[in-house]
Amino acid sequence: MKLITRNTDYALRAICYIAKQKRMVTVTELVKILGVPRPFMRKILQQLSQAKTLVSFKGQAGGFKLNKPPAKIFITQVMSIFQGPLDRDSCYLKKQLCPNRSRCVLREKINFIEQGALAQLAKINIASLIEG
Amino acid sequence: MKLITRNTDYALRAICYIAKQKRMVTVTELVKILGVPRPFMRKILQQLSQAKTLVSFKGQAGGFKLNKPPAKIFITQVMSIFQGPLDRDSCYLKKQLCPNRSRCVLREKINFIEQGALAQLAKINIASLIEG
DNA sequence: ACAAAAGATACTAATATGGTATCATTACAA
DNA sequence: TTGTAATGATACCATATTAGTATCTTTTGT
Repeated sequence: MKLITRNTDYALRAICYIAKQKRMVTVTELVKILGVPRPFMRKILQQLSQAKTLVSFKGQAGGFKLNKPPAKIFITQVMSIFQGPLDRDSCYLKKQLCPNRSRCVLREKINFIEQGALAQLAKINIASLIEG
Repeated sequence: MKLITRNTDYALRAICYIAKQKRMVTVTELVKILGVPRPFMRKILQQLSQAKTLVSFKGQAGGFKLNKPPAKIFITQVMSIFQGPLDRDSCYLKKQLCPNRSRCVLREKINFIEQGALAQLAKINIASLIEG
């Protein structure tokens, strides 16, 4: 069972690194630190800046910085960038008209647990990951 | 974010139906009830009987029955049949020697939440799904 | 013997995820 | 003003997982 995907994982680690540096960081630097293939790292960083989590600067001496303080970046935000909306309903028989969708006990219980996990994830911010 | 997969979902619904009937049930019957393609349903049931969750009877008047009382079938058991081992470690940089695996705060927090969700799932049995 | 059931197994299709390649744009600096 | 080092955008390919199909064999009651 995996709550976060590999993309998300890389993204979070990149963000943490940038947060620690407190300065502009280039792809080249991140690639060295994380050992991720360069084009892949670039794609991830681009997605992060499109999502306004990072800001990018082109040209020589360019790179990436955080767009918000680490305490305001939560890992659910990053997850939803790479894994799509997180809170979608988890009924797999929807397409074929699930017999009793409104009072399906299974669905109800699973959703409850999912929402619980999500709520916990929503509390974790980057600041809490880099302290200490 | 999906905790259970489609296979698992079908399997659980099939088990619930069989549990309610308290008698032998054929694939044909389940296919009608759940609207799942027949060969797919068969495969799922076969996996369930290989895993000793169901018992199967060949020949005319054959079919499937539960192998244990509904209170002793937990949804994590079914999940692991279709989704593999659930409690594997969720570090995605393992392959490339994650810099500080032993004290990675991210991994620690995610694992904690995953284990929590898993513990909740492990409490849900078929009996609790079919009552009422 | 026949028909109706499951067993076994191999294959195909669809989707999600992970990863690559390439060209365009920007901006600093010699 | 031109070269170089950075990101932007986009399209593509590879792999793994999940979902679904097809086919043949075995068993068993009638």
